[in-house]
Amino acid sequence: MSLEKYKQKRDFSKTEEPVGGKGKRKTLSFVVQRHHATSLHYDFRLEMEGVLKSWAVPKGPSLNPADKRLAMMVEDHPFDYGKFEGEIPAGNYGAGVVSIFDAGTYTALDKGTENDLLKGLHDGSLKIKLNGKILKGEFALVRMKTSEQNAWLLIKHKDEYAVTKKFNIEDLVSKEVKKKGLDFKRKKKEPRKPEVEPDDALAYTSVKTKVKLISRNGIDFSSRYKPIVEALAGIKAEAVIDGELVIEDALPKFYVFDLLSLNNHDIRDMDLLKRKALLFELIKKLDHPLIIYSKHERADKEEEDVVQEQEGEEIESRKETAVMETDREEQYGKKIVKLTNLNKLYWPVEKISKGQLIDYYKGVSEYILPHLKDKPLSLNRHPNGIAEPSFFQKDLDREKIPSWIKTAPLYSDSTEKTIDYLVCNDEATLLWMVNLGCIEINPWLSSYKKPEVPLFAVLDLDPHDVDFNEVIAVAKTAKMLLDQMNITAFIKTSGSKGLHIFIPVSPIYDYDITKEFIHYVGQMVFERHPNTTSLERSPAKRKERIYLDFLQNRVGQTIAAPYSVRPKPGATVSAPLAWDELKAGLTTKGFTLFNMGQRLHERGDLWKDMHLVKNNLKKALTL
DNA sequence: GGCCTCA
DNA sequence: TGAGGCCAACGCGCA
DNA sequence: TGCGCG
Ligand SMILES: [Mn+2]
Ligand SMILES: [Mn+2]
Repeated sequence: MSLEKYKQKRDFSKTEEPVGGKGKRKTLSFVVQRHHATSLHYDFRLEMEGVLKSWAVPKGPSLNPADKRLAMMVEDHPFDYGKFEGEIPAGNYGAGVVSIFDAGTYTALDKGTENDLLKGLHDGSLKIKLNGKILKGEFALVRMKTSEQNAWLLIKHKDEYAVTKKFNIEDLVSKEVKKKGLDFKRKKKEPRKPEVEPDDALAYTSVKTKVKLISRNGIDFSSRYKPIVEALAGIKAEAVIDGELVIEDALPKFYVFDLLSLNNHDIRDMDLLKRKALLFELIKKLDHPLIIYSKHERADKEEEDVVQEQEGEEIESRKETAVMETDREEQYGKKIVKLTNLNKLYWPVEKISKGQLIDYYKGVSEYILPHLKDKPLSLNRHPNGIAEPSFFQKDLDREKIPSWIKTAPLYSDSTEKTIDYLVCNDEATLLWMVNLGCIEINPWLSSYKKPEVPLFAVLDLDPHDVDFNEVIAVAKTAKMLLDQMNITAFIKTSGSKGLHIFIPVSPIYDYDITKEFIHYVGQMVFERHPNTTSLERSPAKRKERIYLDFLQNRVGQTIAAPYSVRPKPGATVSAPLAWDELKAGLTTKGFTLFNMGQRLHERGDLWKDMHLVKNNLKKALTL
């Protein structure tokens, strides 16, 4: 390996890292640099052939032979890089702060020559003896037998320099060095804030959304205590942490003493000790100087707790976590569905778990599946529940999903590529997609076999701050008009705020026809409710009106399936209705994941005859 | 949620 | 190993 | 010529 890669990654007019430089012959040197970049790691470098063979060691080297430290081999660095310390400016490769942790000379074990070292490098096994200030004695670097070619392990041999105690390299780093790294990361963002009064606060962390810091009386401290918010962003879990904000040495600090929620599990009922054990784990993992775990309950003056192992608590807390992360497997013939994180709360307020969602879909699968048959699906995935952001997915990678999953390749003109849409024709697939975080099920209105031929025309009633009784009145008007045209239509709640009217049609139209038909029906409805409905697309022009959305009738558009749960408060369901249920008292909130089973039992499947009906729109228009 | 990439 | 990124996109009315 | 929309 030459230095080509090294030079290619850097712009030497912008970084002070060395361009080159050759090693001298006599002895070989090594250096370990602490590199506080996007993620803190240590770079382990050995001089060979006049350059520095380099490994990035995420957790840094250890003097404890029990530790196997992952070391990812990276490009060779010039010899002079071993002397480099300082800042790599933002925007450059490896931006952050570099400091030399240790340096010295090294030799190959068994009086090997440099050639032996090169052979060892090639063969994936290096045995060396370091002679540094901190790192002394024998080490082995062994290439892992994984598919990842660059993964090595750095292991201390047992010798007089080895330690048996837990070895944490960061304990050997001076405060000043650590601070420099943190300051660099912080610098770009925001200027220092003046000192403020200490205050109690709750911190809300999350996997994807911003950390929130709210005072006891509801004031948002997030901008006032930005460094704390940024520090807490390192907590890669949903958590509600109780603590106290103070200013010390002109630095804001957050002393934390209780954990109220973790991974969307409300744990306030849990033992205080267990909660504290979980909090301790969380804060230890975060390992941030501004966030300090406090053993005590609200104390006036907390003394900093040295991180110490409390074995009993450790085990306890792990057990607790294990209880919260249950997995299960379902088998349908040869199809095996892995269901994960079943106790995760998808509705944190209502405390409804992913497992309950999956159970609901199992219960209604025989009713929902006929409506999904052969329809391409757009996935709206909420892997962290309804309170966290979701993302959409259409294209599935056949390589990365079980082979029994059915997909339909459909060509997209706009992106000029083929998209493998999910098709859900059985319960196994339904549970598989729900497990991926699909709270709602969104099928097309046409089959993948004839994507341009809609099987339904849909009138979507979208109320914007309109009394639901008016929505009911509008739906009844639509029903009356459709009756006059001899059209058989079906109705359901959207599961959100509105109603969906579905008109199954003969498979002989294109979307322009169904769209224009619904547009026409919409216009007639509008004539009868000119003050409460609107056909305008611009939301500004339909304030406090019911939007008669006919534009849903287009290729690629989706609408929530009947019996689909919606990612909304209360775990509401899009519920098929009988037309005579359209009367005062009806609400969309009344149908939830909890009562649909009972309703199906009492009323049966109100949409079961949907596929027997094939309306003729042309005939209807002539009536 | 799961997979890939990068250090 | 561990963190971060990625995972959609129709076409039409309007400024 | 681009943005917003569901
Ligand atoms: Mn580095
Ligand atoms: Mn709607």
